[in-house]
Order: sequence, then structure tokens, then C-alpha cells
Amino acid sequence: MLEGKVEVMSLRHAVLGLLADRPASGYDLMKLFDTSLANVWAATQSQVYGELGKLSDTGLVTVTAEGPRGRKEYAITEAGEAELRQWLTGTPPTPARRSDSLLRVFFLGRLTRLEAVTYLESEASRAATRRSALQELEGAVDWDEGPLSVYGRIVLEYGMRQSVMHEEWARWAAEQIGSPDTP
Amino acid sequence: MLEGKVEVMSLRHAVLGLLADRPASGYDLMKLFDTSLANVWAATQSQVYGELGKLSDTGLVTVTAEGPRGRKEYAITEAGEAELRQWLTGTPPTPARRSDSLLRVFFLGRLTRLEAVTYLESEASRAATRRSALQELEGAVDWDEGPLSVYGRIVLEYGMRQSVMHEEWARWAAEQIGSPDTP
DNA sequence: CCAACCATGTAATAAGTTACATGATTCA
DNA sequence: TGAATCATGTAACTTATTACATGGTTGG
Repeated sequence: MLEGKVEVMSLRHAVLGLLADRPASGYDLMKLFDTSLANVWAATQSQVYGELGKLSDTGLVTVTAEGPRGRKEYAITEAGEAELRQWLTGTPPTPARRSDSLLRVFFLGRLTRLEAVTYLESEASRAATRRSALQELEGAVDWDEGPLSVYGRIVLEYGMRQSVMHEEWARWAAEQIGSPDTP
Repeated sequence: MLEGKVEVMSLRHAVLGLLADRPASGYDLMKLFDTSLANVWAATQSQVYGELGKLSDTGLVTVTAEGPRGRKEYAITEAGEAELRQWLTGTPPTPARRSDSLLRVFFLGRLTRLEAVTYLESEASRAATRRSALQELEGAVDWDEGPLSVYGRIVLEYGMRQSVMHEEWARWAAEQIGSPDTP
């Protein structure tokens, strides 16, 4: 039984998706990764420049202009658009498989009750902080009518609901642990 | 300005945490990774055996027994317990930085409205499916009074709240896109 | 006796992180 | 003229995935 390669590699699609909106240099893309995509798909500079290289080798993007300081502007090609589309419509997303903070909860039994409650409460406050950061972001961004704005807002809404849920859950959990039947 | 190494590497702590509950072989651990930890911290067999090797090299675990078929049973050491405790109490969890499914949402503007709604609706139903799987799991596990059970339940509750939130959000998002002001 | 399961490992590859190296341009 | 910013890249290392290789043990 032969198994086909599992198509993962979302970094590639993140780059393609950004370039589908407008041409950009590696430097430009990094700014987008650090702002818009920061909570959705993090990437390092090494990765971005490396991926641009591979992408242009395989013809999914091309260099459309060269500017000062060796700046290279990349644009998505038709093959790249096809690849992006195929990824969006043809491959089911893989669910998140790892969570640092939940893993800790799993092992909270190694701590005293008080320490565990402290952890859960700090989870709650981290979630609250995150929520206000997102709210601030919502105010700061100029939400034009472009498609990236429409869906960017929807992603942001996810983040806010997520933070609320996380905070409520953490408070609930702290209460479960904090009011003991058995010590 | 010197930067210290950022302590990450949660696989190590997942292994330590499981061994803190009771001694186990690599094979035993794999079963735990595939069941209890499947949605929290996924690991492959290669990783687990490799990590057990490193862990015993550095004295955080030891081989406590050898059984048939070359089975080696590992137990956590005091140094290992200390490391686990330090991780739990002394290092803040790093928030999730990547989500395949949200990344797609970001780029849904490349598709037709109908395709985008279809994606969001399938997200909703994936979330619903996940939720019933977790509910079934809740029924199937025997929740004794051990600490791993207590916190395992709390983690499970997170998963359920998460699925509910995800489904509601996806339906809400589909509605946003599906009832257009502008086509 | 043979299928299912127990059990450990290695090799090759891919993906991600961190640090370093280099230099051009702008603008106050 | 010097600091901030623009801009690209490489090297070394760690972490994760996939596939392969090997064989022992148990129970029907």
C-alpha cells in the first residue's frame, strides 16, 4: 500500500495568499506576517526569504520588479493562483494538534491545589489581556471594503470569541479545583 | 546584548508528565499520546523513543525494569520531577501561533462567495463532529479520582467549549458572507 | 501455526528557529 | 553624518514527520 505525500506546508500558502492580494517584497511580507498574520500563521524572516526562493523556482511566483537596495518585488503567477485555490477548496484543514497551555493543565495534578489554581487564574488573565489587545487592534486597523478586510475581521472575531471562551473556562476550572470536596 | 535560550520543547515535558503518573515503556507512552494526549500534544513513535533516550542520558528518567521483547520500563527521577515542576510553575505557556483553518479564512476572498460560505459551513460541521467525538470520549473513559482524571476532564471541557465556540463562529461567519450588501 | 500485538529502533527528509553577516538609502 | 530603516540572505541547529527494518510473544 503506497501512501501519497500529505500536502501540508501552509507557509507556502500564506505567502501565496498575501501575494494574491498584491505584489510585495520579502521585507513587505515580513511586516504582514508580523502584523496581520501574527496570530494565525507565524513565520520567520529566514522562512519567508527561503520560501520566496522555492516558490519562484517552481514558477508559483515571479519577480516583477527590482528596486533600490536589491529589493525584489514578487507577484503570484497563474500557477500560483491555481495552487492557492486548490489549497483553499480542495484540502481539508488539519486541526491543531498541540497546545502548550493545555498540556500543562493535564499535569497540574503534580502541583498543590493552590499552585494549580494560580496557574489557571493566570491563564484567565492572559486570555483577558489578549482580548483587549485584539480589541485595540480592531480599533487601530482601517477596515476598508477589500476582501482581506472582510475576512480579516472575521478572523479577528474568532480571536475575540476564543479569548472570551478561554477566560471563562479558566475561571470555571479554577473554581472546580479551588473548592475541594477532598483536599 | 546576549539572549538566553528560550525554553520550549514541550515534548520532553509531555513525556515527563506521563511518567510522573506512573512508570511506562515507550510503547505504553505511545498509547497515551494517541489517546489521552492526542488533541493536546501529538507525538510520533520516533519522537517518543528518541526523547526517552535523551531523557535517560541526562538523568531525568531511568530504566527501572526490562521485560520480554526488549521492553524497557522508564520512571521519572527526582531531577525529572524538578524539571517538570519548574516547567509547570516557572515558564509561561506560549500561545498558539498557527492555525491552518484560520489561515484559509484569511484568504477566502480569493473564492466566490458561495465557495467561501461552503468552507465556513464545513468548518461548522467539522466542529460539530469533533464535539460529539469528545462527548463520546467522555462517556467511554473511566473517570477515577486520580489527579490525571480530574485535570483530564478539565482539558476535555476545554475541547468541548472550543468546539461549540468554533461551530457558532463559523455559522455566524457564513451568515455574514452569505447575506451580501454588495455582491 | 499464524495473526495480532508488543516492542524498539534508524534513516532520510522537511520544517522551523536563532544568530549572524552585509550593505544601501533616507532623512533629520 | 549618523541613526533608523530598508533589504536580502546564509549557517548551524533543533524539532517533527514518514518510512523502513527487525524481531519477540501470546493466544486462539
